[in-house]
Amino acid sequence: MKSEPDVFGYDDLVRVKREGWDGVRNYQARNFMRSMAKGDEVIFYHSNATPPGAAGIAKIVKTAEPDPTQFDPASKYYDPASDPADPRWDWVTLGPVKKLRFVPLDELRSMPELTECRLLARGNRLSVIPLTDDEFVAIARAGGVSR
DNA sequence: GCCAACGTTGGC
DNA sequence: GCCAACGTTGGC
Repeated sequence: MKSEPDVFGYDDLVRVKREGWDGVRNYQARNFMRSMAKGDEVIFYHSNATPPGAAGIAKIVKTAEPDPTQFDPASKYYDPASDPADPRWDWVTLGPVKKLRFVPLDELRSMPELTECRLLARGNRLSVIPLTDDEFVAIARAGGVSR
């Protein structure tokens, strides 16, 4: 799951303990969130950063439910087309697991385990991207966490 | 700041 | 249903 560290980085997640992943306004990304189970772990990736890369491991502490920002006219994520009786957008709630030794994008690209990884695919713009178990473990290990 | 990628919108 | 225009993402 990607976040811009200038807006909300892994250290922010550690500080606040849990965070609703608001603002996802892409159906594919939403559907990936809907498929997540409580306790599932994710790589917290810093996008639009210098450098970008994997910053930590987080976990799902609450499964998908409607993202309240879609109904808030003051929110930049407000979606007037979303019907409260049939909400269009969901969020999941994340909690921190373990901060990684930062694994920059360059290093991720050099890892043979990640040659097929959708995160590294050209033109990829999805903010929520599925990883295989092997991909997850490889990134975690590169960040100093083995399991 | 630039640009490629790509999802969405809206005219037809 | 097609497709051009537009907006956003995200690496560089």
